[in-house]
Amino acid sequence: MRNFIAMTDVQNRPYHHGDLRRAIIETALDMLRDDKNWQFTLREVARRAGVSHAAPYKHFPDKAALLVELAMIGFDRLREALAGAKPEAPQSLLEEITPISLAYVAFGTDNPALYRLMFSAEEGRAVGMHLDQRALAVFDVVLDMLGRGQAAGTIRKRPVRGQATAAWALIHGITLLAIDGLLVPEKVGSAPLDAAIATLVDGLAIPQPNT
Amino acid sequence: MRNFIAMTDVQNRPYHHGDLRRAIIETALDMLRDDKNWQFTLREVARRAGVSHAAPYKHFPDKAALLVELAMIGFDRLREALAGAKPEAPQSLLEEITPISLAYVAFGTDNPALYRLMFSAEEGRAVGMHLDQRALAVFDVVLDMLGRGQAAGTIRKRPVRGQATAAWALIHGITLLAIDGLLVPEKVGSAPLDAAIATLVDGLAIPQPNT
DNA sequence: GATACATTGTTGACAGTGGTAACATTGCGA
DNA sequence: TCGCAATGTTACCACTGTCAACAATGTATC
Repeated sequence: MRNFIAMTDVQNRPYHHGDLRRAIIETALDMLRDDKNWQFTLREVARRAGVSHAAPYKHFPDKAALLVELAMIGFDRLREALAGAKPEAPQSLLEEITPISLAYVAFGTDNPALYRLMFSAEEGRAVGMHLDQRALAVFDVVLDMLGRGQAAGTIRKRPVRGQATAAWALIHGITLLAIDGLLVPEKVGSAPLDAAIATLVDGLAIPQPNT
Repeated sequence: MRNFIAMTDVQNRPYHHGDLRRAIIETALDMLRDDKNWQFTLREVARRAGVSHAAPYKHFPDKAALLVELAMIGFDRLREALAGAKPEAPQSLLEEITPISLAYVAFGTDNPALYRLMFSAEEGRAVGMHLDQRALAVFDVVLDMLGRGQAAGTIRKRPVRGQATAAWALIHGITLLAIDGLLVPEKVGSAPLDAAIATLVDGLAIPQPNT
């Protein structure tokens, strides 16, 4: 790779970029970060990368392929975000659910376009994505947490995949509602996120008689 | 309105359609029903309505305006679907939650493109939509159900809007997951929908000591 | 080192899209 | 009846994704 050469410099630039594939992905991620309002054109990516509009086709068969690539990176980052939110020494296992849930929602609201991308994926391509190991790893975080909770006797004895689905659905749903700006107080009250997580915890935890 | 004239008949057709606005909406709804894979072009609507590609602009300022109109119809239909699913004489109030939840998810999976439309709404336009009376009416169904449950002592005493948000988020989330085909058994188990609703009910209901 | 080939760029085209402007036709009220 | 507002049509614009043809470069082989 030719160091010390700004690839976006239109002047004296080598004919071959050298690392265009990575440059395209990073440029696209930048655009996803900026453009909240979800207009994402391949030509704009090429423009920002300082390259002709057809150049990306040498690295991705079509636009959807690039989007899938970006989405997979999103799953990696989401998994990292959840892992980083897991408390060191959780007092009660249930206390683990709240910070992880908040981290999930925060990831969505911090990266709205990327998060939406991870669940868009036209024509059933989403299925393949979500069965990929990198996406399953996110789900495994939830499965693991609930499984340990069942073993510890704090979480209801139910099929753990069903419980994980409930948690996933609720957090996914409220993340999207938050991204779309739909959690307005006059409709959902003053603390919708906390309330939703509280109800989720109540649905998962074995009720304590004294509380 | 000129009766007995098929407006899609290319031959002897009057210059003026007579009821193009309604025709456009119905054609668009048809397209939403057919096209699962979410390509919805204004020109295709015009084509199917047998009219030039610029004609719709005499009735809608732009494409987004038509989409909003369609989404509002979606909210009406969703409210009707939920109302129709409410049992006549519910034994326990909690038993009301399950059929209504199932009806909600069924509406989404039966009308995937329309349901997605109701939550797409580019650039914050969704907020206005969801604060419209026709959309709030859907939420009111949930609020009313939970409020009665609290009064009857079967549902936890918590801010009802927060509980409704939890229910909305979970059902909305699992509806989208179902629409996207993401509820594959190897990931979420064999009965993800029932499991999710069960966890929701547990989170809303006051736990019974004997169960 | 010269040469052939695969890689990776560029340009230019195509069809299709949302949207606007200019124009044509019609309905309807003064 | 006349004139205007409403509602159609056509022609155009900029833009998109995608492809084919061509140009420049890196690289393996003799």
